[in-house]
Amino acid sequence: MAPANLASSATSPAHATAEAAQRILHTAERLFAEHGYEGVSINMIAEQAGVSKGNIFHHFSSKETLYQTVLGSACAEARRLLDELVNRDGDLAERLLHFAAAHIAHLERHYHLTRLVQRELLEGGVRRGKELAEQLCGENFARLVEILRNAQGRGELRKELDPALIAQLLVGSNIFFFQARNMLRHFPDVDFADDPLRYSRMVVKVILAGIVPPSSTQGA
Amino acid sequence: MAPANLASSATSPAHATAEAAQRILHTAERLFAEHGYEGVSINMIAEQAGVSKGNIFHHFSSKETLYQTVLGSACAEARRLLDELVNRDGDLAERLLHFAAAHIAHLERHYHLTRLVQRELLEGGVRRGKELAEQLCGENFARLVEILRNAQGRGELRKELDPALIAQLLVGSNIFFFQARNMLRHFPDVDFADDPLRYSRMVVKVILAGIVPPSSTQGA
DNA sequence: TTGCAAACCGACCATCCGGTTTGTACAATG
DNA sequence: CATTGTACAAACCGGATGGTCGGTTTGCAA
Repeated sequence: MAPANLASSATSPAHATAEAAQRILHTAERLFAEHGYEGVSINMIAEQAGVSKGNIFHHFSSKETLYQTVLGSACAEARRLLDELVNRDGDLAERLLHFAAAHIAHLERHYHLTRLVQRELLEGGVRRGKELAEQLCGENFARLVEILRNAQGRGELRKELDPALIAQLLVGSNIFFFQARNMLRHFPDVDFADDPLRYSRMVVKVILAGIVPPSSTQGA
Repeated sequence: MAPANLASSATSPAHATAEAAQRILHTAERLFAEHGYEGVSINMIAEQAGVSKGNIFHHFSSKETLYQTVLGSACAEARRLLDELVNRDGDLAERLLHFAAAHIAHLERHYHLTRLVQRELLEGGVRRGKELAEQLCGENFARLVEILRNAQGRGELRKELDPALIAQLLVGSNIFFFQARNMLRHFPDVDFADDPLRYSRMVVKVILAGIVPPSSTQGA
């Protein structure tokens, strides 16, 4: 109903046409993240985006195409945002603490995307977005592994540990935090459910004290 | 079509009537775990369970009720199976290694239930099963936290660490393993995707070496 | 044998699904 | 002015959905 005050104004009428498409994309991203592919109908998207159903099919050839577009644009944004995470210097402890903090902050800020990717991992089914997610995660995972391997070469990480496993532990503990967050809130023993940064820092500290060989400088 | 050779035999004819309901339940559990609530139709369940659609509504008043029943019975089974996990003695390292190994083995053996619970965590939505999952997880989580707290009292776990956080790290790393498993398989750096036990043992070792205070006996 | 309730089936219903078609408002182009 | 192309809405389509119903079979008790 409301004409939606997005980035376009009256100055560039050509862009105004794409505005509806943007609104559809944003609405679809939110709904798909919340209810999954099968749990969202075109009617639902049309209603909440304030456009007609036919208009959705005018901009996107099918529901599947719309979903792919959502996933693609979300992944593109994530890739952009994650680029800066890895380029840091300092010792291993500093770098990992920085990475984990930035990573978990990113997950929280873009929780629609986070949920979308988690869904793709779970389903793993016929929908092709799986490979998008794999590609997205794979890039950053490989970069993280490289950092760890380099650290291992410099003696900052125990020789007998698998860098990939440490990377999985780091990333996984962050991702799982958001998966379990709503549940953790109800557990009387848990008081970190509302402070992802603190959680992430503590996890890295735990991992670090195990990773850093006893001969090293014992950061924490 | 096949009359399904479940626990009931000709000795107790009264049970034979419930056999179809059991078959419906099992089929529904598998399908819901694989495709989610919205991704499964009553027709699909009826077809694969070898009963008529009407018969499903004869045994379960609605699709929602069927889903709830599936979740409830699955959780009951999980609770039964997890009971033995915690009652162990030995030092902290032994107990955690045992717990993590048994836990991840359990997750793999009952991956239908695992996926069902992961789904509930993700959706968190209107469906009530969320609280079932929370209750199920909560019990075992609390027991694990207690073990850690006791170990902390005996000086086996650093004083400044939050037992709940360690518990979350232990459980989460196992659960996340299965979530990321299919993706990890495609990562060239990863070679533990097909060996959950080895993965779990390595994770616990990493965590332990950080958990055990330097004054202690340095298990690994 | 009869009576009766539970188990079961298959046709049926209203509704909603993804997708298509039709028609209109409008801006740009000649 | 006529034409063309695009953005859009609304009515519409066949098919699938969750759910209902009437009727038939089955098993047990009187």
